[in-house]
Amino acid sequence: MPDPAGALRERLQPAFDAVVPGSDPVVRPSDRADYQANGVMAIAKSLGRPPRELAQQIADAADLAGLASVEVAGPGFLNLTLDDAYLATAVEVVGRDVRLGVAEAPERHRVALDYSSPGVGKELHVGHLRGTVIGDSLARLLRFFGHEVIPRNHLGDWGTPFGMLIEHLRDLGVDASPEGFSVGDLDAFYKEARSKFDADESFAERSRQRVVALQHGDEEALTLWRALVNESIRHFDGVYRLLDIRLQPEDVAGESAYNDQLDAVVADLERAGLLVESDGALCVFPEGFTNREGDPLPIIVRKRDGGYGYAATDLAALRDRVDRLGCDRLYYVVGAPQSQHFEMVFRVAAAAGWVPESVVTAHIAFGSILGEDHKPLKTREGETPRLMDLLQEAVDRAGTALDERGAGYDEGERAYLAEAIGIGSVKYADLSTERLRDYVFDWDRMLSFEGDTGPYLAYAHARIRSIFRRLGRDGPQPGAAVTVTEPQERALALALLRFEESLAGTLEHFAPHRLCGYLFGIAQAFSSFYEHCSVLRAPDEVTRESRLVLCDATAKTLSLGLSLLGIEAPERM
RNA sequence: GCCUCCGUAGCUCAGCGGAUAGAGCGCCGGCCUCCGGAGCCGGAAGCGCAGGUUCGAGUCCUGCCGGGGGCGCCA
Repeated sequence: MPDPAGALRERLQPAFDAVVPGSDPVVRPSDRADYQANGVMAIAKSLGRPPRELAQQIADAADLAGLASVEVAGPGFLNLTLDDAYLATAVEVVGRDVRLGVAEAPERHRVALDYSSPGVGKELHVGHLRGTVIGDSLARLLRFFGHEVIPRNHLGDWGTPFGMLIEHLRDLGVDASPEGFSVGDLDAFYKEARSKFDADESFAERSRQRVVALQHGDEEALTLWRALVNESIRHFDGVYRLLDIRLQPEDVAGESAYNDQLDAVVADLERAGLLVESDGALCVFPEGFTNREGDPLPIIVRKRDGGYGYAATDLAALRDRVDRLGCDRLYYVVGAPQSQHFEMVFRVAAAAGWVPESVVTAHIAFGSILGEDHKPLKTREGETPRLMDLLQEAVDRAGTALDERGAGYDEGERAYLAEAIGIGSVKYADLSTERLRDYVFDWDRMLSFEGDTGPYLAYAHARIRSIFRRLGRDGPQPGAAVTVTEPQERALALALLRFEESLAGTLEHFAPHRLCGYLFGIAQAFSSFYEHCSVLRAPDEVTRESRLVLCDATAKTLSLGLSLLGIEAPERM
C-alpha cells in the first residue's frame, strides 16, 4: 500500500466516520505539508461546531502511527506530514516492483476504444495526430490497469467520396489485383477525382450511382473499393509504425463493417417508436437539440435516397460494441467539433435500449493544433500538412539537434535516437496540453532539451542510467535500504510515491497531460536532488546505496511513465 | 439566433471547491574548479468583466465581452 494519499484516507476515515458516517476526509496534496485533509470544515458547518475544535478532535482520534503526523492549521485543515521512515520504506518497495507499486483496477472493464479513425482514400494529416496519439496513450493506460481494450479504428470507408474514387480508378483502367494495385500518392489521387467530380457533371452522376452500386454489393465496385481500402491501410500502418502506435490491421472496424447491421438498427429504432419520416429521410429527434430555426434537430438514420450516413454506422457500431463485443465502456477519442453528434448518438442509443445501466459511454474530445499564427496549422503552400511529412521533419530536426550536441553517435545509434527523440517530441508536445484546448505547434520549443519537453525527460532518464553504467552495474544493490535525510531526498521520494495517484487521475479524466506534468515534476525533483546530494561521491556506502535506489526508482518511473504515453526513453543519448 | 469549448505572468501552458494561483521559455541577480549543464538557488510579473451560490470560487451558477467550433440528408 505505498500510495500515500490512499493510505492517509484509509487511516483518517474511521475518525471522520465517528463524527459523520461516510464523510469524505478530502485528502489533497499540499504546499504547507505533504498532504492536507480539507473535509473537516464542511462537516463542522453542517454540525454547527467550531471547525478548529472538530479538526483537533479528529486529529486526536485518527490512528496515523507509522504513517504520518498531523496538525491542525488555519480554519480547520489537517496538515499531514508523512514519516520519513514510511517514505523510505515505501520507496524501497516501489523501486523493487516492476509496476512501481501501482495496483490494477479492482473492477476490470472491457473497453471499446475508438481512436485515430482516418478516412480511406486520403493520407493521414496533422488533424489525425491528436486523436491517434491520445487514444494510443489511453489504450496503454487502460491496459496497464488491467482493463481489456478493444481498439476500434473506425475508418471512413463507406461514404459518398468512394463513388468518385472508384469511378476515377475505372477511368484509369487500374489493375485492382493486390499485387498490381498502387495509387502511389493517395492525396494526389483524391484531388484528381475530386476535381473531375466538380468539373464534369456526367462523372459526378456516375460517381453517385457507383456509391449506390457499392453499397448494394456490386462486385466490380467492391473489388476496386477493397483495393483502395487495402492501399490506405498500408499507408496508415506505415505512419502508425513510425509513431509507435499500437493499432493493428485487425483493429480496423470501418463504417463498412456495419453495413449488414443497418437494417437491424432501423428495426430496433422503429420498435422503440423513435423513427420519424421527415423530408423522405428516416430520422430520430432526440430531445433537447434544435437547429438554427429552433426546430428539432434530427439524427438522420437513412437518407432520402435510401443510403445510410455516418449517424447510422455510428449507431450500428455502438450497438455492436455492446451486444457482440460485450464492452461495458465505450470511449470515443474524436475531435471536439463532433461533441454534439456524439451527444445525440448516445441519447438515441440509450432511448433505443442499447445501453444497459452498467455501460458507460464517453466522448473523449480534443482541441486542434494551431500554427504559430494561432490559426489551423498549414504548410507554406497553405495546405494541411501530411502527418508523414511532419513526423519526418521531426526526426530530421531531432537528428540535427543531436548533432549540435556533438556526442559523436555512430550511424545506427544516431538514426535510432533521432527517431525516438523526434517522434517523442511531437507526442509529448501533443499529450502535455490539456485535451480540450487548442495548442500552438512550435518546433523549437518541443525539440528543446530544456523545459517541459519530451527530449528533456528522455535526457533525464538517460543521464540517470549513465550513473549505473559508470558504476558498472545495472541497478542498486538488492535489498539496499533507503534513508531520507536531505530535503531533496525527501521531496524526490514523496514525488516518486505519487505515481499511482498520478496515473489514476490521468485515467479518471482521460488526461495524459496530467501524467506529463507529473513526470516533468519528477525530473525536476531529481535534478534538484542530484545537484544537492552527491550520489557516486556520497559520504558513505550506505548513503550511496540509498541514493542509488532513489536514482533507480526515478529512472524506472520516467521510463514506465513515458512508455504509458507511448514515448521511448533510450538508455543513452 | 441557439448550443458548445476556450479566455490565468511578455510568450507557451498547469491549477481534482480549500490556505500566500504554479511551471517552462524569456528577463534580472547570485551559486557551482560540477557524478555528461537536463544546471542549482533566488527575484520581478497574472485569474477578460459584473453579479450570485458557499465557511471558502481561477475552479460551480447567471449575464456580458472577446476568440474557436457546431447547428438536416458530408464524416
